[in-house]
Amino acid sequence: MNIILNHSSMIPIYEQLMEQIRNGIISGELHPGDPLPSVRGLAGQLRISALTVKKSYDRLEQEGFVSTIHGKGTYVSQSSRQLAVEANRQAVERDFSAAIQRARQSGLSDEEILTLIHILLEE
Amino acid sequence: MNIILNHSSMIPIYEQLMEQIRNGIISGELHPGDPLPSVRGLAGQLRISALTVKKSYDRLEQEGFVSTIHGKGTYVSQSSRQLAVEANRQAVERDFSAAIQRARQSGLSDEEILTLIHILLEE
Amino acid sequence: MNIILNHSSMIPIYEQLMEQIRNGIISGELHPGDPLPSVRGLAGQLRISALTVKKSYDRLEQEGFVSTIHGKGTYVSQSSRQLAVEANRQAVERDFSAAIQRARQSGLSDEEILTLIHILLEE
Amino acid sequence: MNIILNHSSMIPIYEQLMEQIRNGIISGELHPGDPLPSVRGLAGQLRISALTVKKSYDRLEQEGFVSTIHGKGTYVSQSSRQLAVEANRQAVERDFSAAIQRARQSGLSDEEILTLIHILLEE
DNA sequence: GTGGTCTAGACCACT
DNA sequence: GTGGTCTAGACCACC
Repeated sequence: MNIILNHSSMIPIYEQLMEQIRNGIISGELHPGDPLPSVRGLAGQLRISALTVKKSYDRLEQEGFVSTIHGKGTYVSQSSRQLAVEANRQAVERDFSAAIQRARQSGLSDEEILTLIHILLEE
Repeated sequence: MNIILNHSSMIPIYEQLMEQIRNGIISGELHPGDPLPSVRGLAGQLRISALTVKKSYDRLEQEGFVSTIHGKGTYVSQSSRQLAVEANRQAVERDFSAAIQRARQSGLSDEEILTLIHILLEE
Repeated sequence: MNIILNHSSMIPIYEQLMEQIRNGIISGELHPGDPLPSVRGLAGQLRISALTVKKSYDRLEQEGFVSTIHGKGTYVSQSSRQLAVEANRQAVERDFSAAIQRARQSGLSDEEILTLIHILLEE
Repeated sequence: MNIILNHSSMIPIYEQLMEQIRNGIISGELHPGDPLPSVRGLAGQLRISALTVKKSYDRLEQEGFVSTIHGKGTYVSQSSRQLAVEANRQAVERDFSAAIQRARQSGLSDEEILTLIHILLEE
């Protein structure tokens, strides 16, 4: 599982990490039962604080994607794929919804929005 | 010019203010030469700190949308509309671009994306 | 006496006015005994507040360049030319002194400063 | 990096701070990648408000000299030196240009200006 | 009246 | 610990 972080992005590192793990689950790269890298190991590899990795794992656990066994490690949950797909669908929908709202507020018509989308999809 | 702020949003108040003033310029509600409300006046009306309004005006000035005359007030710049339209076009494009990238990373096809957009536009 | 104000300059209007009147005295355009325009007349002509013109005249009087006779008007003082020349010499010296200090702080040598001056003088 | 502030100067504290940091970059005392002092730390050391330091850092970031990473700190940008040298060249040139214009308006000849510069440089 | 700066302190998010 | 935002209020300069 290859993880790439953008330190200058406005998106917090712990969110970037969460999203890439979720995407790994959706794409099938991570299966239910698979172990996640150890907190310290991943922190060392990514050159970030272990607390940041821990924060991501904690949130993923709260959301039901993984579960942590004290003293052993963190593992992908059984129901994770279904959850991940659903979470992603909502995130994507929310993003587009916000973008559409902004576009309309600035005076773009639905037709113009569709034209823009087509152009962007073809790039 | 009617301004609505969302105090519980994660978007800073000064950015919400900036965007609504920019939109006012784009929509033609604010013309070059028009005075903006006084810092203290607007702060009182919106029930926020004068410093927050000032921060918005300062950034808008740095971006070239308005210019301030000490002791007189803040005014919409001559070149503001052109700048605002362009800035907005970029922001909207950036938003859609990011949303499309995220949708693809989570496995959606272009066709599925277009279907989603159509649904969201009709809501 | 032709006065030109720059409203977008960082230099206060009352200072711009003062300097141009002082320069008028130095150049011989204004002689001792000559009347200055009335406060209200000049304010109307320049489209600025009468209080701003009054502030300039007041300061010029404090500095000895003009004297005001209540109910009559403001007149160029007898000793004004000598004062104006001296004030200007100090202002110019202060400006150059500050510019030199800044240039040195940023690492320019005296030689480089002189080269720059020569270039600027020839433009 | 030794910073000296003049609280009675007409130049705002945040501008004095900005200029001294820029000069630190030019002189090579601050290198790309170097961390700036923390906002609160520097504020405490200089006995000024943290907001004032923050304002300086914000503007330096907008101008491209530094970049801030949330929760980590503020760092000197890669392209900072080039920017700083150029910004400074412009500032020095602007200062001298304004001083020369003023000197000429008050009747000094180019020769007299050069004599004055030589005297000031030797002080 | 206007904007320009500064303060002291609060609360939150990120590492 | 770090930066990010916001507040309430002060004092000053300019119009």
